[in-house]
Formats: sequence, structure tokens, C-alpha cells
Amino acid sequence: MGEVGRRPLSRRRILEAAVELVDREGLRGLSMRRLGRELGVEAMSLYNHVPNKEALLGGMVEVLIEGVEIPGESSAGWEEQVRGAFRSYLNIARAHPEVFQLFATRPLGTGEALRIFEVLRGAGLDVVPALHAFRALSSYTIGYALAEIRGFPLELEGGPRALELAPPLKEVDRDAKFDYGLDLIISGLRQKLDRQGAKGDSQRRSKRGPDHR
Amino acid sequence: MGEVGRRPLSRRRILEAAVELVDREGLRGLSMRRLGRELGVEAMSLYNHVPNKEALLGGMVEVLIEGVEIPGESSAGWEEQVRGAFRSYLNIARAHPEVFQLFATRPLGTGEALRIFEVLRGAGLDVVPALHAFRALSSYTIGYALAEIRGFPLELEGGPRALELAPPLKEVDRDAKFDYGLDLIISGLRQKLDRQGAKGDSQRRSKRGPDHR
DNA sequence: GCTCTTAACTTACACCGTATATTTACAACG
DNA sequence: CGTTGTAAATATACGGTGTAAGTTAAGAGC
Repeated sequence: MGEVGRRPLSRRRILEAAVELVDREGLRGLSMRRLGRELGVEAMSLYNHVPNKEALLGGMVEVLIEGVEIPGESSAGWEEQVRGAFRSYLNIARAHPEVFQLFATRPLGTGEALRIFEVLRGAGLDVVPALHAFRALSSYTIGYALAEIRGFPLELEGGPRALELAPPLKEVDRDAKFDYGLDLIISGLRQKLDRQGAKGDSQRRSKRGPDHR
Repeated sequence: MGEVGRRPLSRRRILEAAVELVDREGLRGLSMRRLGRELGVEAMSLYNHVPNKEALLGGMVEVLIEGVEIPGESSAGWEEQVRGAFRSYLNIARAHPEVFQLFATRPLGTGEALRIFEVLRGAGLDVVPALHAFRALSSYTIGYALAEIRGFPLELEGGPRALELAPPLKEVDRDAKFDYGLDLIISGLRQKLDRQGAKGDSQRRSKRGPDHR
């Protein structure tokens, strides 16, 4: 009766199947019964690995967040690290637009947040400014991703200009839109940094020191 | 059987009751039956004024958006107009945090978008830069509002510092957090503006001209 | 009076999340 | 080998959901 080659259920397998299902059929298509069927199992079996649907949704967010890549210290400067991290974030959103909507109501992973925070600290920002910067960058990125997913208002989608451009060019254009705001924030941060660096150097912290904590 | 002083049902009345219900009991507490009961009516009666629940949610967003106030041209400069508009946006989110979560998946009202867009145009921005600016500002604001509602990561909420501050001071602090990123973007925009203004003045457009379109 | 229109109510259906109880599958041990 | 303990699957059931379809009631215009 049971299929032979069926891998056993596991939290991980459930989460991945859920992400795939939502990618395919949207958030509204996700139900415990439907997901169970997808895995060849009754709905209630899922509860052996996940306490309830809310936790399932949270786990799906986790899975996506794991995919965010933050460039290492070997990269050019902190600007490039930050840019890379948030671009990666946006790309996750683009790869899983339906799942990403869950990010609107669920907090970022503390782990990723900490890593980015450390980059900002490493750039010479004091704790409070680094928090401010983190808030600004992550707010912008999540807001942008959500807006892109649902479509920006005022954007004349069917305009003649759009039709002339080849798909690859449109991709570039799409990235440029995001970078516009991202660079506005990053270069604003750099200015603050330079200004305070020139003023007093009140915190002893070299521009790339291996200082932790 | 029917109560005497009962006003007749209407789309508007339904939407306002829905907002109030969600404010009170959260998004999960909103169902057609529950909302009907709130209005002293059966669930199916609502369908005479609203095609389905999705449209109901959309209508609730509309109601909130109507509350956004954009300072008129009489205000100081375009910076203050923009700042005021997006602060107003954030305040709506704070007044109706549960309902605001719907903004994550539903587009801004085209009307409000247009008015803000015109402010940016009036500031001397060409069409494309104004679109970029609008995207950056609205993405940041919505992202920030959502993040504030769910709580920022890394924020040591129970820290000793927080406890020492009086509630009014915390309010100020809360606004300062939002303004930090908002000002980063606005001052970045101003720089771009000044730079291009000094460079070629390629578009004949005085800094405060009554130019429309 | 009568009809026409509108908006209310009633019923019914398929589906939802999940509490609870039961059965199955398998590993460890004698 | 059989036994037993345990984890994970299934089965059933309950109260809720959105809404399609059918019915009733109240008022407007003739």
C-alpha cells in the first residue's frame, strides 16, 4: 500500500515542499491537507514535525533567509558588502515572490541581522548609528521587494519604451531601480561616516580593524 | 424583530466596521460572519455591497489611504512636503497596525501616489528621477512601518536604557528612528538635485515655479 | 391594487486548522 | 524468534471559513 521509495517525513522536507508548493500555487493554495497530499501523507502527520500552521509559515521564512548571502570581509569595502547582502535579499524575494510576502509580517532572522550589523560596526559605525543604518537598509529592501512583487504604482507597464527593450536589458533596468534607493542610503551613510571621522574620531576603531564586541 | 434605529447597510459602513473590527480583534478575527454580526446582519448580506472578501480587504486599504495627508504647496519646501506626507503614512500605520499589514500585498492608491509624484516633479526632478525617488521613499516608508509593527530585530526591548525614558521621550525616539532613514534619502535626493541644477539646467524649471505637468 | 427592484435571509457545499484517538512500523532487547 | 516501547502514520470529528444558490420581505413607481 505504501510506496516503496518514499523518503521519511522530516521538518526540513516539509518546509521545502511547502515552499515549492507556494511557489507553484500561491499562498492561498497552501493548506495542511494539500501539503500532506503533496508529500503522500495525511495532513495530521505533518503535526509530528511542525506544531501548527503558523510555525510552518515561520519555518518557510527561515528556509528562504538561509539563502541570503553576505559577502565576506575579503570583499572591497563595507559598501560592497552591504550592497551585496541586500541585493541577495531582493533576489530571494524575486525567486519566491509568494513566500516572500510572509516577510511582511514575520521578523528577519536574528542571525542574518547580526551579521549585517557587524558589517556596519566594522565600517566604523558606533552601536546606535549602526542600528539606525540597519533599520534604514532593511526597511527599504523589504519595502522595495514587496512593492516590486505587487507592481509599483504609476509605472506605465505597457508603454512603448518597455516593449522596445530586450528582456536582458529590462533586468538591468530592474536592478538599477533598486540600486537607486540603496545607493541613496549607502552614500548618505558614508557621508555621515566621513564627517564624524574627520571631526573627532571619538571611537578608536580603525577602518578595518578585527575588533569584535 | 429588526431593530428600529438601524442605519441601512452600505459599502462605506461595512468598510468602516471592518477596519474597526480588525483594529479591535486583529486580521484573524475578521470573517464575513463575524463582520455581519457586528453590523447586526447575516454574512451574506454583505455581498450585496462588496463582491467578495478580497474586495473587502482592498476597500479597507482605501479607507486608510484616504487618511494620508500631504502638506500643500504653501509648506516650506518640497523636502517638508515629502517628509510630511510619508510621516502621515507612518502614522496611519501606527493607528491601525493590523489593517496596515494589508498594505504589504496591496498597491498604494494611485491618487496619493500621483500627488506625491507631483511634489517631486515640482521640486525640479525630471520624470524618471521623480519615479526613482518615489519608489525609494515609499518602499522605505512601508518597509519601516511593517518592521516597526512586528518589532525590529536586534532591538534590546527590555534594556535598562528603555526603562529610564518617559513615554513621551520614547515617542520622540521612535520618530527619530524613522526620520533617520527618511532624511538619508531626502538629503541624497537634494544633492542629486543641486548637482544637476548646477551642471546644465537642462530642464528649464525654476525651483518653485507653478509649473504643472 | 400591482409589479419591479433591491437587499435581506436561509440553506448548503466544500474546505479549513487541528484536538483526539487509534493503528501501524520499526528498533532494541531478552 | 517473540515482545515491547516508541515514534509516526492514519482516522475521525468539531467548529469554523468563503460563498453559490434559492427564497423572502420591504419599498418605489405606476
